[in-house]
Amino acid sequence: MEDFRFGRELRLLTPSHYSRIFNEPARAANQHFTLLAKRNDLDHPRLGLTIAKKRVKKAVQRNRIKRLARENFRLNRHKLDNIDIVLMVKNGVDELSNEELHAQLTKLWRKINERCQPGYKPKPRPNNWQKNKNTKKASN
RNA sequence: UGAGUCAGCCAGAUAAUCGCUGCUUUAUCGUUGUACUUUCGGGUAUACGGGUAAAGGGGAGGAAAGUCCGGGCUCCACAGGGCAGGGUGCCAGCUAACGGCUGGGGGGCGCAAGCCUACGACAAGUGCAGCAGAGAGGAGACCGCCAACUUCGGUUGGUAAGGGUGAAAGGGUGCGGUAAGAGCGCACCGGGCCACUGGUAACAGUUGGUUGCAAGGUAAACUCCACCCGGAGCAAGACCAAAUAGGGUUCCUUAUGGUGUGGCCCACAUCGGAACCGGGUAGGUUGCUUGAGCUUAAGAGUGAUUUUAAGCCUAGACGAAUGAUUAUCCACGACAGAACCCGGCUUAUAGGCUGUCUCAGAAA
RNA sequence: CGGCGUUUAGCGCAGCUUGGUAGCGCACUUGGUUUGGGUCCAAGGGGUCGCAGGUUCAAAUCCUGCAACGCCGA
Repeated sequence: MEDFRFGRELRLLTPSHYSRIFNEPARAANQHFTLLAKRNDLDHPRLGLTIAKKRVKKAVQRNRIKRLARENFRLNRHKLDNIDIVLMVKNGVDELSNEELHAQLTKLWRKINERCQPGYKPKPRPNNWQKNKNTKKASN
């Protein structure tokens, strides 16, 4: 039987924990989330949440996202190595259903874990990336 | 039955699995204090705090929201009084207090039940009223009406009934009266003042007397009057307390020393250890939930509220718990998440339920 | 969580104290100057005064409620 508990040792507790990760982290992102991560010296992963009031206006929605993120992390943490993760959100997250949030987060855990492997090198950007950005700006 | 009105209640339910949090009980681990014992290694007992595990029971709201008022609590300031500044504003009461609530009065809306109402004073003083209009406040003659004069164009005087302007034009209707008019006179209506009566009062009156009616609006304009208000806020405040941060005192040691400034001497600055002492950053603990508390019954009061008795303990987190998934059911689930605590107000809200009263219709 | 401020034309700001006409600069349009452009000169257009109520004859301005944006306090 796997251990699915989620005690305080699995969380980032103080501002100094967070500031360590903000300094040159590995990244993984999609339309609604940004994950930052770094390896730690412990034998388990840890999770920290930053749900900005600017991004999600209502307290009920902020609580919902935090609970779902913790729940999903709890169920998937045995698949992760010893890394510290900070989850940040972007605009529009509060419009997603619980089901969509679970699906997106499960993908992102795997992605960020991969990128924290010691030998990992980021893929080169596709050539048309710069182009797309320019056309987007021009259309605005 | 329909339409409305007021008051109150509920805020998906059940089950399974996996979690979070603090409480109680039990077990266990190591540590600290105390006592006993000792072969000085330790051992035993007990207490409180701590870690781990198991079991049990608890775990967001009617608005937890906005932060618009009021109070508790904490720190700071403070002899007393006044000014300034801010707030409130019909009367009486309730309350810890209030800008809240209850009851009553005046005014407005509604057929009604009922709802709304910053509602003191402009006769203490000052100010404001653009444009229009003759005139905007103890007024006024533009047109009109009347009289006199007239060169027949008008001029002078009287006049507030009519027209016109404006948001607002100095009681209303009728009769008398007059050159034409006018509270000029009279009747009725309305208003002012003084009594009387009722009411604690605001205020009211088929009451009596008196007054031709006189200086109208605006105080969410300055102001006056009455009453109230010290400032900050739990990120308040209190306690413990790392650093290889740093301050003071004493003692020891060094020193004819090292380093820096300088060409050099001189000179100046700085450099060690121990003990004690406060101040205090990171961090931790506390404040932190038993309270103007809730429920029931009886009593007082029209009511807000209050008295007495009995019973109950009902979130207390701190990167911040109160959840996720699945299944079944139905009315298919709105607004929305405690952060020191209470009393209000305001704003958001799917629907559902209960009762009061009113109006309309039908039947008896 | 607590404390405080701002909202007026496309942009940046006056006007609010003491209520009646919303103004300034840049930008925009048109014309002139120039061979042409810029500069310069002249004229012009453009504003639900954040939203909703109230007071008033009349509200950007006074009062009340709401919203958005921003600042401060570990």
